Amino acid sequence: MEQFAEPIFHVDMDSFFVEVERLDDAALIGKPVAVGGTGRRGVIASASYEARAYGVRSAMPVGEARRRCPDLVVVNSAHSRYGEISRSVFEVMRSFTPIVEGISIDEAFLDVSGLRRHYPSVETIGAAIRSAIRDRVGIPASVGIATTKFVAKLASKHAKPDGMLRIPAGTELEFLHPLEVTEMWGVGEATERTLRDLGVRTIGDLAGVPFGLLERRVGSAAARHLASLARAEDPRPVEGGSPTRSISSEGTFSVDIDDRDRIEREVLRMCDQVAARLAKAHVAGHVVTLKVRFSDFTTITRSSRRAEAVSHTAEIWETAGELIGRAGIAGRSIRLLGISVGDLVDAAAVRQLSFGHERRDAAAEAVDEVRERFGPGSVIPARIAPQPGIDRSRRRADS
DNA sequence: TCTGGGGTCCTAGGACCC
DNA sequence: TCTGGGGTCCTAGGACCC
Repeated sequence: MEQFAEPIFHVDMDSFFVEVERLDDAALIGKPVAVGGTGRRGVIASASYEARAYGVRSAMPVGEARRRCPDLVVVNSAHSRYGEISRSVFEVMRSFTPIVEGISIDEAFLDVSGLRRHYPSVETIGAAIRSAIRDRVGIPASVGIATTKFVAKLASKHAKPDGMLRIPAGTELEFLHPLEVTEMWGVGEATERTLRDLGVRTIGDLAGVPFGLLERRVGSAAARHLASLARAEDPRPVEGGSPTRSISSEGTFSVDIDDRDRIEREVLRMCDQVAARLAKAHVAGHVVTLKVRFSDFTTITRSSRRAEAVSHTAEIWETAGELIGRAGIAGRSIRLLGISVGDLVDAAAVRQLSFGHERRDAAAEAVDEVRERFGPGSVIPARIAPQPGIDRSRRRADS
């Protein structure tokens, strides 16, 4: 049977967090709105198109955003709600095709080859997906349609907001080559600088750079990636999402901290949060990493591989404590701390392999169970729990 | 303006082994 | 005796994405 020439879709929600907030508060519609951190050190996570008109961008400090757009409404981000709406959007997409590859909370690749018999063209499928998301979830989505993932993703970007763009098979280079190289996946600030030194501004320029030269400047993997994409060569199929590789928790303090006890309590709290999420995902991990950002923004990591995978608060904390000792933090002001557990493996497999940990596991499993029923905050380590009668005011100021 | 939080992947150097 | 070559694992840092 004849196939679609452009079976790959990239579906991307338009300013997703803002649109979710507008679902819950219609007063935000039509206004310049941004979702982000509302604390002293907050940055913008998502900006409405009205706000973008003033130059407000994601990752921009909130102070700068307000300076550019004095009427900006900044809404504190509410992550559980975004996850909920995201799941609804993915359900809608899966009602069209089982081949859905989520690449973040608000975008996915779809392979619609199987819909050939049900729709006369890819455009009719794209229109149907867009209106289904609009009707059933209530938010706008843009769709890019192409022969490859890379071109489909760029097409959806150019379709925004609330649009659709198909790049017909055979016209990929016409579409790609005039575009700025910064639009490419994998070209950030550093690579842009390197490429500019080579006289490369557009994707077309990039396609003309000798491979050896490119490889010397950006490294072997990046060079292969860039060279193929600039020629619209991208054989990657749409497939099920890959398993999670790490789970982390980090936080920036509104005021830098340097007190050792406070530092340890914050890290313990993060170990506990990571443990709760590992349990929920039924995984454990071999590598524990501590991340420290000092007041001058220099950032270090210290990590340690454990022969046995860890998953419970006490196990993670045991390693994290050692890492704090190795991080050289004495006397330095810290703005951010983070804990991550990586090299994840299935938790059930770990339990079968490990003997002698039954008692600790039993206690930890009881904790997981209570958390499952009463919420993540229902059980917390004594050291980070509020202590009645002690120093309440300071603790409140800390949080 | 003063820089979030969740991730993924790559590179490079040193340890260690044969 | 004064120096090999390849492979793998671990760690740290950094670029990048949304």
